[in-house]
Amino acid sequence: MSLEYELRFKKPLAMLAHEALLNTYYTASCLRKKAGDFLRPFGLTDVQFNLMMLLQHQSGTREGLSQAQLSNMMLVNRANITSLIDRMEKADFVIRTPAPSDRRSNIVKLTSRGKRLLDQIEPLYAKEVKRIMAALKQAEQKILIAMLEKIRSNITEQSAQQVRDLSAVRV
Amino acid sequence: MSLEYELRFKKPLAMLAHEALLNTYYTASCLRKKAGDFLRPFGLTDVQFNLMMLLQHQSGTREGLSQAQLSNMMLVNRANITSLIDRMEKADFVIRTPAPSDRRSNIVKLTSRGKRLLDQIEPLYAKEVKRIMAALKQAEQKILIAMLEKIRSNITEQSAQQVRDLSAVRV
DNA sequence: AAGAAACAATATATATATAAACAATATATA
DNA sequence: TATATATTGTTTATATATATATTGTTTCTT
Repeated sequence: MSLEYELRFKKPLAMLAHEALLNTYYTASCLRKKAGDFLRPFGLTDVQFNLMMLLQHQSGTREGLSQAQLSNMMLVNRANITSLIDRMEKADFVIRTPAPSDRRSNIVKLTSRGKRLLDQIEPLYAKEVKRIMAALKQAEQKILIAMLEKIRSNITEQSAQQVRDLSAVRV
Repeated sequence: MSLEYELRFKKPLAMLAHEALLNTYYTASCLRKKAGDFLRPFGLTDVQFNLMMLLQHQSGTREGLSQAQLSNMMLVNRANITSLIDRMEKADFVIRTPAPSDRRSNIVKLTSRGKRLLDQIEPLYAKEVKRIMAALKQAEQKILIAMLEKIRSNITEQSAQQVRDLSAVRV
C-alpha cells in the first residue's frame, strides 16, 4: 500500500526521490513501533533490547563493552548512553564496571537477570523478524541491503558547497 | 559499506532478515540526522519542516489541516502534536484557528513568516534529496519503494497468536 | 431525545535523540 | 618532558515519541 494512501495524503508527492526517502523513514518507524509493542510485555524498549543484543553477541558475555563502544554501535550519542545505562542498571539488566586499562572508561555487562531475560526473548524476536521480512525473498533482501548502503554512502558525501566551506576554514 | 563495518561490529549478524531490518532502521536514522543538520541553520527540526511541507502541499495554504489530520500524516501521535504546534506557534511559523464546523478541532495554518521560510528552504531541500537519492536510478527507487511497502504490509499482519487472543476477547 | 460510543485536543509520565559544555584522563607531538 | 589535542563519561537544555488518562464535543443508537 502506498505511503500516500497510508498517510491519507490528498496529493501524490512531486518527487520520486522524496517518496523513496519518506518510505525508508516511514518503514523504519513502523518497524520500530512494532518492536516496541513486541517488547513492552517484557519490560524492555527497543533501544534497551538492542543494547542487550550487542552485549550478548558483540562481546563475550563476560567481557562487556564500553559505553563509547555501545554508543558507536547504536547510533546513540554518549549523552544518551549515560541515562540509558542508568535506567537499565536500576532495572538490574546490566552493570557498570570500571575498565582496568583506562580509568575514564566503564565496561557494561549483562547481569544474570539480563542474560536470562534476553535468552527468553531472543528466539521469539528472531521468529518475528523472519516473519516480517519474509515479505521479501532472500535475494530481494540482499538487494534491499545493497540499495540502502548506496544511499548511506551518498549521505555522508560532502556537497561542493560544504567542501568550499571547509577549505575556507583551513585557509 | 556494510552495516557491520560502519557500526564496528566484531561479528556479522546471524540472520539476513535481521540485517535487512537493521539496515532500514539505520539508514532512516542517517537520513534523519542529515535532515537535522541541513535544517538546523534555518531554525527548524526535521519534524517541523515536515509539518510545514504538509500544510503547504496537502492543503490549500489558506485552508490548513487539523491537528488530527497532521498527526495521521506524520506518524506523530496526537499527544505530541500539541506541544509541537505550541513550539511552532511560538516561533510564528504556524497559527491555530478554531474549526468552524467542529468546536473540538483546531485548524493549523502556515503564517506568512512560515510560508516565506518554507519557500526559501524547499528548493534547497529538494536538490539535496535528489543528490542523495541519485545513489539509485529511478527504476531502482521504484523497486526500493515496492520492497518497503511489502515489508510494511507484513508488519501489520496479525500473528496466529494475536488472532486467538482477539477472538478470545470477543467470546 | 437520552445515553453510549467515538473523537479532538490536552496533560502527564517516561524514554529516547541531539547539541553543547565540562571534568578527568589519555595520547600525541614538539 | 611539557604542552596541545583527543577521548570518556556526565550534565544540561531542548525536541520528539509513546502510552495513558481526562475534558469537551460530536455522532450513533435506541
